[in-house]
Amino acid sequence: MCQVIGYARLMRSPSSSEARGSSLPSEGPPTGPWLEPEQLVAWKRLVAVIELIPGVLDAQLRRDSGLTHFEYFVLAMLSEAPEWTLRMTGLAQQTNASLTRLSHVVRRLEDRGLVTRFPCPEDGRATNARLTDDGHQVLVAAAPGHVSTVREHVIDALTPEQVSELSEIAAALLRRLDPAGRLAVAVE
Amino acid sequence: MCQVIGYARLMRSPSSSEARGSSLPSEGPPTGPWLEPEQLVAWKRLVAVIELIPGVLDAQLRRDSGLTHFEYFVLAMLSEAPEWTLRMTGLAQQTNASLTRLSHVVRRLEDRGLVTRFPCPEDGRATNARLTDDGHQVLVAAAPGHVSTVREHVIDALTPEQVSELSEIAAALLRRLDPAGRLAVAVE
DNA sequence: AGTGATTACTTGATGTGTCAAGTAATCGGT
DNA sequence: ACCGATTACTTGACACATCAAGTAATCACT
Repeated sequence: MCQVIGYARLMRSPSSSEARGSSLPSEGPPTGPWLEPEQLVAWKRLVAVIELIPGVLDAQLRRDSGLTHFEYFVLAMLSEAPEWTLRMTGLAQQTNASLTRLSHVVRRLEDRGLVTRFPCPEDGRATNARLTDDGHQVLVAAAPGHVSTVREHVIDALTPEQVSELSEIAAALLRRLDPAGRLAVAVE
Repeated sequence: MCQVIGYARLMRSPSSSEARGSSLPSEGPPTGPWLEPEQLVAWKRLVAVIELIPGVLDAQLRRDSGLTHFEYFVLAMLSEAPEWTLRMTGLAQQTNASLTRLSHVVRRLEDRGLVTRFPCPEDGRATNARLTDDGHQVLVAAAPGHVSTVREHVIDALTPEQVSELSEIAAALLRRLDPAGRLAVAVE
């Protein structure tokens, strides 16, 4: 009933009664089933950041513009495309979303008149999504507040060196998380 | 109808027709309503990472252990506490969650027999959550696979230097995102 | 001891994401 | 020209998160 196993211990317990992974001992960083204390701290902090950032972004955008961050991002990607138009599949890739999720979101945006959908002339299977003028206005109105939030909560919290370190770190993570490299944010 | 304004342009447009924020020109990093190109790339990559990591974690844990990452984290925090017991409020702080969210999750975990709830003896308003033996077994069984996922998708994608840079960056972000410093991950 | 404010939590309604399944058009052979 | 496989997307059911509101105990005063 007393304190036996904790998260930290689970993550770096030396009692590897289960030697899984049969890890090659030759890789660059130390590889094994458990995490080093420093790795564990980094991971826990990253988890906390990942848990908190969406809430901050969504709260501000919802309050000031009635948009989720994902909706904002969808509108923004469309506004960048020629003719304000993209195929659903392309839009899904640029927003790191499943086609299912995008389909639901675009339908809701269409209901609100911010986007229109129409069949793609070149491929009968495909659907195009286009930003409407209303959608563009909403986006332009939302942008300054959103950018301020990003600056205040993220960019301005870091030194310029940290910003470029973060950029490289995120690029490295994306290469693992999305091996197909289908992402909008080219990891050049 | 042609390409007028895009996400990148929205985020760093030089036409600051709206000079908001009346930014002090003296702060360390350049401060203004728009983002520099390098900042923009870093931000977009971070957004992609934040969008993708939860899916990776949830998919593996769900598949192998029938748990969400958040549920795993809740069980892990309890397993670290004395008597495997924490007040709901304390548990919410350690998991960066709202009390509402935690209440729903703990109820579901209780329905599955992984956690029990009982009134706190010292404070009639408070509720204690305690890990059950079943919950502990589920947690211990889930841990190795989860840690492997974290290693493979995150830690091993980075050099040791990047891991420590990430740790510092996340700490800096948490100081902004959680000024009250209520988090489990002490940003010492 | 009584009253208002605060704390700690729960509950129900609503919205969004995910999964599984379905539809429809196109491609790749033969 | 046909037919199976793939691609592109939609839909409906379900799970989870959030918000607003409610309950109940405790605290701070007077």
